[in-house]
Amino acid sequence: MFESTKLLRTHGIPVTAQRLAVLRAIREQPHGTAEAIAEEVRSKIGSISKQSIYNTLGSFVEKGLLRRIQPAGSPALYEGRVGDNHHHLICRACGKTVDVDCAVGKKPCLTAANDAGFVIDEAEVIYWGTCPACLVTTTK
Amino acid sequence: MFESTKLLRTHGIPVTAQRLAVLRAIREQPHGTAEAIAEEVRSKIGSISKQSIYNTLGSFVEKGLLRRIQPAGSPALYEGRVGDNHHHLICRACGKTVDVDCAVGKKPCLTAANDAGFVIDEAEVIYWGTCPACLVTTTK
DNA sequence: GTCAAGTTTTGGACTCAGTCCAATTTATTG
DNA sequence: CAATAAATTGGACTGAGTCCAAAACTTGAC
Repeated sequence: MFESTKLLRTHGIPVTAQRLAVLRAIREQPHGTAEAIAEEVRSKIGSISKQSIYNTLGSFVEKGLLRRIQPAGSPALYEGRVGDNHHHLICRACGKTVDVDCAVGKKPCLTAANDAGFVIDEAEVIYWGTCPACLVTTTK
Repeated sequence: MFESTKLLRTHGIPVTAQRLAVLRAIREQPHGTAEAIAEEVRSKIGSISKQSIYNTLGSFVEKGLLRRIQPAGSPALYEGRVGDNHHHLICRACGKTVDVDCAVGKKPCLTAANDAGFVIDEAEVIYWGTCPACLVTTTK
């Protein structure tokens, strides 16, 4: 039995061709949009509906199999690296997205200077900048 | 002459009723959406087109008069507090948004653990959680 | 104060990402 | 293998924002 099948079963998720293909697509696209993942899936199993893509990605995010990030000015991105507290670095010019570990150790990000009585459950950090490739073209 | 008029002039922005009203609306709505600001403006000057709202807010952001934040699952919010490096704390349940100062002093947020050769110009931090009011209703 | 030139504002069409819904197909359990 | 519950499909729809051309303004020069 394939790893992916086992993964779904252990999470109590019925195994379908679409879900397996989405899992596979995520492995090839570390930070793909729903549309990009749909394309990847179609290249493997022929077709998948928009709705199934969103259903699948949504339930995977709920079960903790995937993480969804929603950067300003971009559709949501999905990534398979979960369970750690890493953040993202995004190029303003080309959208290239890379993972970065938390700057200040393990999980200190969760402490805001003044929490206004909120119970904080996540600190989302996005570093914006310019990637090496775009630096070259813009300074020319 | 009004403060707002002076502010626009010093930034070389032609003064129009719409722009003055947007400036005024921002003062009343510390974290408003484009739509909320449009409503506020309409209550003051009668009407404003969608396009003008976006033009105005967009150019104000460019000139540094306003800051735009784009939290996941919400339309963009605009705020008048600019020039400092503060972050935001957002309630997942009701969307309430409050300002928080940078947790780690002045501007250390700009240092990622490993920058992959990027030139970073901004660290955007959003703390997600539940506000006091929503805590009460959900734990009941 | 008036005029010309260049911006803004308008409103309507349009795009993009994502959601909603009913009908059909599929996976799982007994 | 049948019954049931769940997933998939496709098409309509929504919300946020952009694009465009025409009309209305601000501004700076006279």
